[in-house]
Amino acid sequence: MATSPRKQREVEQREEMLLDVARTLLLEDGLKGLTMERLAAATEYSKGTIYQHFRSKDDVVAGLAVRNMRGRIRMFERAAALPGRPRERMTAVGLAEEVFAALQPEEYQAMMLLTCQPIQGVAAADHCAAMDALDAQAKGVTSGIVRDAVAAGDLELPPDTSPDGLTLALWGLSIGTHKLILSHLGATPACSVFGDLHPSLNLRRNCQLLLDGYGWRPLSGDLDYPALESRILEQLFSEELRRIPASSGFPR
Amino acid sequence: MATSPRKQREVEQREEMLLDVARTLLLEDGLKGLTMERLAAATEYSKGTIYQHFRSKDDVVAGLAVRNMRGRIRMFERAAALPGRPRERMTAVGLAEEVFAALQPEEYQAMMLLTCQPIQGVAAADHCAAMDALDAQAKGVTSGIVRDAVAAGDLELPPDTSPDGLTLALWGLSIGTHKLILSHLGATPACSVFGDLHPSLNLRRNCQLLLDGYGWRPLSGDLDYPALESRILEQLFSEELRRIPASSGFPR
DNA sequence: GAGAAAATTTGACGGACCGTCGTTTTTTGA
DNA sequence: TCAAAAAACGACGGTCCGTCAAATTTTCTC
Repeated sequence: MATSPRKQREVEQREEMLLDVARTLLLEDGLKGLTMERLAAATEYSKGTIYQHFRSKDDVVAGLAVRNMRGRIRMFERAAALPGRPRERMTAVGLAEEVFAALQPEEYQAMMLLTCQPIQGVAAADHCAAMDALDAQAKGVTSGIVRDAVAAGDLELPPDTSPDGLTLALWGLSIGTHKLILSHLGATPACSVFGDLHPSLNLRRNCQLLLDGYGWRPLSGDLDYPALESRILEQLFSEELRRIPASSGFPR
Repeated sequence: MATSPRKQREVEQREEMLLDVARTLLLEDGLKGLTMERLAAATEYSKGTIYQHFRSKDDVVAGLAVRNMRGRIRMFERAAALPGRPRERMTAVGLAEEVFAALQPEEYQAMMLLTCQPIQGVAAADHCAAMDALDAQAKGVTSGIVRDAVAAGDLELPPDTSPDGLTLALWGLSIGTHKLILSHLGATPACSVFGDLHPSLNLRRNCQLLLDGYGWRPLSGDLDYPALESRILEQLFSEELRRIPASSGFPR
């Protein structure tokens, strides 16, 4: 008795719905608020049924992370497709990450949590594999832009450097800064790491200066990057911008 | 009936011991392996007694994080005290973070987990306050070096930039890169983010290029920073270097 | 040094949750 | 229409967290 295509579709749809509900539970009460019992009650399915979709609670969260990463990839690809010189496209990718993080801070944070090993091995193997693949895909997009820059003559990489080294730099800077931003979002006013400086704007500048350090043309001195950033935000992500919660402290 | 100073000391000693054991439990089996029951059994105290030191399991982990951060601060201060030009001292601080992360990867990762809000509010207020204070202290060290650089004429900050902006840049880059390194430590050989490039060495170069972007003298072109880094590691952190586990993939 | 009062330690207990598995219900194909 | 397969259910065993009244130890007083 083979599973019919219709049945197949139904299962997929339900999995999607389960993740939707899991997401709201996660956002409402944090990781501890997401309970298999609650998920069952909220979806009006039984626990047993849910365990046919996910092999553990961690696996549910892994599923959320995968879906989240898919969304990020789409924004990355949209940014990378921007017409213009490679450094402009890379700027767009950086903004994509920024918008993405601001759009759903809790989920972004959850993703951060999940990419710490502990989950690996507890979650279903295919979810882990999916996360790895998506990571690789995202890396591919940025490293591709770096290669384009080299090909276009805008950038000469230091002798013992690969395009991935630059990708690592930009990712590291972005992820780290967002981690700092997020971990101090709800903190006390005497928030320790940033005084009155605006972390998002600082991140943008720091990325540009890092690229300057690599000598990636056009340098910040030769192009008004803040203006370019505003333009990209408006043209590429205007719809997303409208959905960013005010509490996130996103500029403008 | 006031608590005698001796009693006071005993309590502190025990807390230290409890944390030691909690640490090994955490390293052995991860967050889920750290159980109040197990901690009680391993320390030969009862659960009730342990709950007089920590108000929850999360608070135990927060205690570990605080202790960890204290260790980091000490290394930072040692690095900042290096005689030399500000940028050399900043390089030393960067290496301090790197050595520190390599020295105890699991704990570093746990600290990362903890600085995501969820813990706040569950852990004792004084532990949270302590973490904030230590964060601020670390920031003070690095921002102080930036200010020294400006005072020495080695660095002109862009008009609308504070020393904290540069601190944010370096921290973000370090933390983010280490997060990437750690989350792919035990990953499959087809590890997605880095191919064969060495993340630690890349981080060092990226930090230097970022500082070049800021125009912090002496620029990488004018000073052999890789050589300086080796020298610092040997002179300042030789003892720690010996204790770094081989599995961490630390260079040399 | 005896004994009362305070402080500390203990582990049994209530409650929440995870993941399983035998039972019941629904679906499928003849 | 009916039997076999698949899916859904939810009661159950087990683990762990955090509490609390009782037991034990320490401290203070006479």
